[in-house]
Amino acid sequence: MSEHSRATIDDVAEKAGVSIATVSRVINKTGQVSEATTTRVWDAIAALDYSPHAAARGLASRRTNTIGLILQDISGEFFGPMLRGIEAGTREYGFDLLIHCTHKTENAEPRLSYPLSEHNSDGIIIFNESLAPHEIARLYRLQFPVVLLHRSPPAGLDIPYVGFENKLGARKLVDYLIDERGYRRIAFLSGPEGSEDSHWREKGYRESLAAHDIEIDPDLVVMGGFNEAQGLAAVGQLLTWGKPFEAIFAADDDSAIGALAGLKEAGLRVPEDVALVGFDDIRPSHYLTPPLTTVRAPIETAGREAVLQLINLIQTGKAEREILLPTELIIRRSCGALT
Amino acid sequence: MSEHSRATIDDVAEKAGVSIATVSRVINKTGQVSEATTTRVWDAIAALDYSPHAAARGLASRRTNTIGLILQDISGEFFGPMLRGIEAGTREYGFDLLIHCTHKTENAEPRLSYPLSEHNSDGIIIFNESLAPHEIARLYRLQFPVVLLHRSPPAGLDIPYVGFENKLGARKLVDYLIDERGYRRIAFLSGPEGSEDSHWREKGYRESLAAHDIEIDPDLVVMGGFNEAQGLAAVGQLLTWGKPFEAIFAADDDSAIGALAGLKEAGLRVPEDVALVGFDDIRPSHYLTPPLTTVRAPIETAGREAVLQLINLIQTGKAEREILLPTELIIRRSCGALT
DNA sequence: CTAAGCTATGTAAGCGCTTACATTTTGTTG
DNA sequence: CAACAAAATGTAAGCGCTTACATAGCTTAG
Repeated sequence: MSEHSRATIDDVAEKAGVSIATVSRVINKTGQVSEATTTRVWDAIAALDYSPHAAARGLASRRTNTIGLILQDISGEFFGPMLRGIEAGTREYGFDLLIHCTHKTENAEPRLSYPLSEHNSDGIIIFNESLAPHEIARLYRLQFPVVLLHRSPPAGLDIPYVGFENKLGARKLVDYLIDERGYRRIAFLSGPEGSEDSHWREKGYRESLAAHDIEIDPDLVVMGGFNEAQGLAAVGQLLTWGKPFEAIFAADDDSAIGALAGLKEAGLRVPEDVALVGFDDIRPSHYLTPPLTTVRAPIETAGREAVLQLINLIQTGKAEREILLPTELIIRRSCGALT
Repeated sequence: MSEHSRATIDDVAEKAGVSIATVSRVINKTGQVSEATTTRVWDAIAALDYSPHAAARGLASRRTNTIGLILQDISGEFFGPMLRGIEAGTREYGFDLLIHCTHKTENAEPRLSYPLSEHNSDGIIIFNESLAPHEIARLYRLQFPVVLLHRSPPAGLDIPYVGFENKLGARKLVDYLIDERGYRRIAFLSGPEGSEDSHWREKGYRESLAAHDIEIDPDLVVMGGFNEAQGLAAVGQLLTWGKPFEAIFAADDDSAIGALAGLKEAGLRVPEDVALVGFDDIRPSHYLTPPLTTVRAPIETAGREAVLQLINLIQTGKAEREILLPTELIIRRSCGALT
């Protein structure tokens, strides 16, 4: 941490022979400054390797030009595309992006964990369950701009959110399985406890079964955990219970990949013995043997949309209350289709 | 941007009946404060929903507790694991992470693009070619803590960097292709112009051929661009030129995936007609048909290591000059192995 | 009982900017 | 060329914190 007096605005002002106000005007292009002065200031800036102190600007102007993103965990295939979308949005509007991962470590301090507070940023995007409801409520009370991504607002809070048409996507997928492929005993591999995405996908699954007069067998609904390992384990569990099933609908592709491994391990062929479908259409799904039938979720678009809404909120105070992005059925061989 | 006087430290001080210095002491646990007072202060903080203003703290304490990451682009399979590693490191040491994507848009302003400056963070990690050498030099001049990730320092600058043993990994891979599988005419799909990773992998390739007295055919070295589309195009080019080749070494798995598609399209079987290998071992590689032989690069570890070095640099002023992480040969079917 | 030594707290000077307001130049017009 | 508007620049008051330094109480030893 060797400090050596980085140049400040005062140094620049002195070198250019003007006041700091003028330097500020030149840098921010606010107010009018003669051309000659402008040039002198830029020259001084270059000569001194000057760069404004972000914290000082933020303090003085109460704007940070930064958007915060809160998430709990960087993992899975989901993350990359999502961040790409978010970054694209922030870049487009000239904002910076500050990412904060909330720790799973349980609270030690009385309070004030200020994860990424209402001061570091002009607004924040909250992904999933990364922030406790009471913290969200707090930001809401402060009237701080917030957009939720892939989670709906806690009861009573009128906060915009962006997500997928999960229920409809799942519904179409299971309808297809029943109507076109003729399966009736379809297992469901749920996501982790509390996941909204999983919740709605399961709802779509149940609705479809109900609409086809198929009774739901609770033993066919097991935890897939949105990850490969648990997806694999889930198949083991299904097999152990011995209830017959013709198809598996994994609530996300990661658990579907695990399930595929589990089925192969058990000597079952996909789709001849058991059909398999997932949700999300992450990259590997296309390359599996057999390629995975799934529902494409516009992950990147959702991220971008969240940013757009947030920036609207910051700049105009208004945003769409709810944006649910449509999904698309992707039919591949794993469900028994010829393709 | 509805403002409504968020609580400041003054409000807390008043409510708790103490001075702001005491509040500061309580929050930062610096200096001694009686238990009774501490409690009153925390209560006031809770009652007011107070959260300290990061910019103000930063200004006053000249510490940001934030590590910056500069990259040019969020894309590919590479990005997720890398960020995971970086995040793990920053979290472990209690730092925040600020990500800045440099724009590809060419310079418009005289200077002072202050991308992520020496003020927003206590130190930064520069990925790849995301920052121009003269900007790196500038930070170096300022003695600002910097660690380079997957790029070596510009000439003359003594900046720590973290990368892979690219040359050795490529060398072992090509040696294996020649010694164990008996191929001699091996094509190389390079990465984009200026990529150091690609540069060293190509070097390893050339060394291996030279060591086996195999002449290098310039027509067998084509641009794979580190992405699927260009990988596919590269195969087309190879085929058009008509020079025979028994194997393709793609400088990364993404281009290998493209190459695989290209070969299939041309009616060539892998590995029977042409063997194929990649580099990185990204997730889909395992699921390809046939599974891809490749070199596993510890992407996540590299990210984490970069953070550790940076924090060392920040806290002690010292860090390893160069860390090259070892790679591991992953043999799968695409190279003609039985597995 | 007093000086020394803690502990607990307060005072106030910035940190490096932005910005409202004041002041000085320069240009325009009748 | 006086009179006034517009342009160019300067002055200074904070923004919300941290932190050296100063100041009160209390102990405790002498």
